Amino acid sequence: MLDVDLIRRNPEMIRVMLLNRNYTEETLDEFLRLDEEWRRLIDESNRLKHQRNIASEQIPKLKGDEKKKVIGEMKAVAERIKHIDTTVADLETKRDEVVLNIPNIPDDSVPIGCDYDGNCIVSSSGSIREFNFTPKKHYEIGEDLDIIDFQRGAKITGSGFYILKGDGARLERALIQYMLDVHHEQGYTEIFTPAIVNTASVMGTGQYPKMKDDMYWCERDDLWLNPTAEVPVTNMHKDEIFEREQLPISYTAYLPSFRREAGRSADTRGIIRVHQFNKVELVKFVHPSTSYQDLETLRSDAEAILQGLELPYRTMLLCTGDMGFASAKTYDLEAHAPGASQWLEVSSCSCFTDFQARRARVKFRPEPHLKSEFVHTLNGSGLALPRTMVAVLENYQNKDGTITIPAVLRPYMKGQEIIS
RNA sequence: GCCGAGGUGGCCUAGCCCGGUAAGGCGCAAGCCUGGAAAGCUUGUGUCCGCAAGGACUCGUGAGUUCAAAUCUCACCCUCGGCGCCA
Repeated sequence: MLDVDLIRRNPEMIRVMLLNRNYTEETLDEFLRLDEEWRRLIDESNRLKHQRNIASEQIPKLKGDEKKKVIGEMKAVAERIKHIDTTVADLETKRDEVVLNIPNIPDDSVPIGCDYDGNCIVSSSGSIREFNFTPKKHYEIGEDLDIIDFQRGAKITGSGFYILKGDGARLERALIQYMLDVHHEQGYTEIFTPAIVNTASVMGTGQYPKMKDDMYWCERDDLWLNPTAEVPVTNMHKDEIFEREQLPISYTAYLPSFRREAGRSADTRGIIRVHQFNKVELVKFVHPSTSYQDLETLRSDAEAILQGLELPYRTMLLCTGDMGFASAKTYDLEAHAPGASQWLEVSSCSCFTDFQARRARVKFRPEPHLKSEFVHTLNGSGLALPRTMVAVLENYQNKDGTITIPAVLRPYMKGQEIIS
């Protein structure tokens, strides 16, 4: 959520930002209108309450008719206050709803563009693997080796769910453990959180209300299946105030993520876009003065996994039109999958500035006596499992249909070198 | 799920029965004092409206009663203890 004061003072800057991000200006105008009316009424309400407070001090001292007279007057004032406050609350709800739908302001270093094509390649690493045979696609490999079962996944739950079996399941577990161990070495504290969260949490990180149709919701308990570990991990510190020396805080968490992918056509066969997937996440709470440096560190910490796995990848700086709602700057890491000859987004690393912190009220005290300020939050995948699995399977496939297990994963698979 | 106790400012605690608009302590900071420090004293310490003066709000959340609610009523949430159920 943006600072409402910032919107009031710089409406034209916000207008330009909305257009750069492919959002309409309507929300801004709606905000300005509601806010002005809200401020007018809150002021009137405050004046009446002041009047009432003065009378309340007097009443116990008064007697007889005079007392009755003042009480009578206050009765009318009380009714007026009640009436105005109802309108104020109503305006406030509407206004907050509008503000919650205004995206974060991109950093100056973010290129302006309207979609994927506007993104910039920042760097690339490794070279695309070439084969002396026709490489298979990951779902062909998965079925041929009997390590991924789509049919039975659909049977027990529905389409978009899959089962990992045998060495497939073991490879997944090895990847998770490898990632967590690397991040542990990089100084992240490992966290394991609930996978189901309340509305305040999805509001805190910005998925609610904008993305609510993309999340699974448990109606009876009004709880949500987390769409990313970013939600529980960031909201851990909701309504908290850190001391300056506690920052930065770095967490890594392994957790399944759930996405309804509402309205998307199932154009991707296999496990590239599924409803439930594992992900190792990186989350940081940092001082505002260092957040963009911290984004570079976060990104390289995520890249270390791809380097360790020796997968070719490239790093993209997203443009204004392609960035997520809450982000001020985002890098995507794309691993190359030679089977389908495509770049797969395996990680998205973002700096959210104070956007999430303001929603979730995560603050720090710059100096012991000074007023608390919002921290900056960052997060990135380190990495998303299914797509990493796709990249591993397609890059490490052999002519005979077997898979060579990446060297860094072998210790997690009892030294096994081949999946056959 | 049931019974009991509780939720008060950055932290700890009083007030609640009996309604009059949050007392005290700790921490932290500034000022006074001092050669310097400690102690002591004074002030400050959250959110919102306002250029400011000033004002409003804040006692887990929401509603209700009342001129007036931390205090009374109702519903809900969370924490702790006991019982029940359970991998």
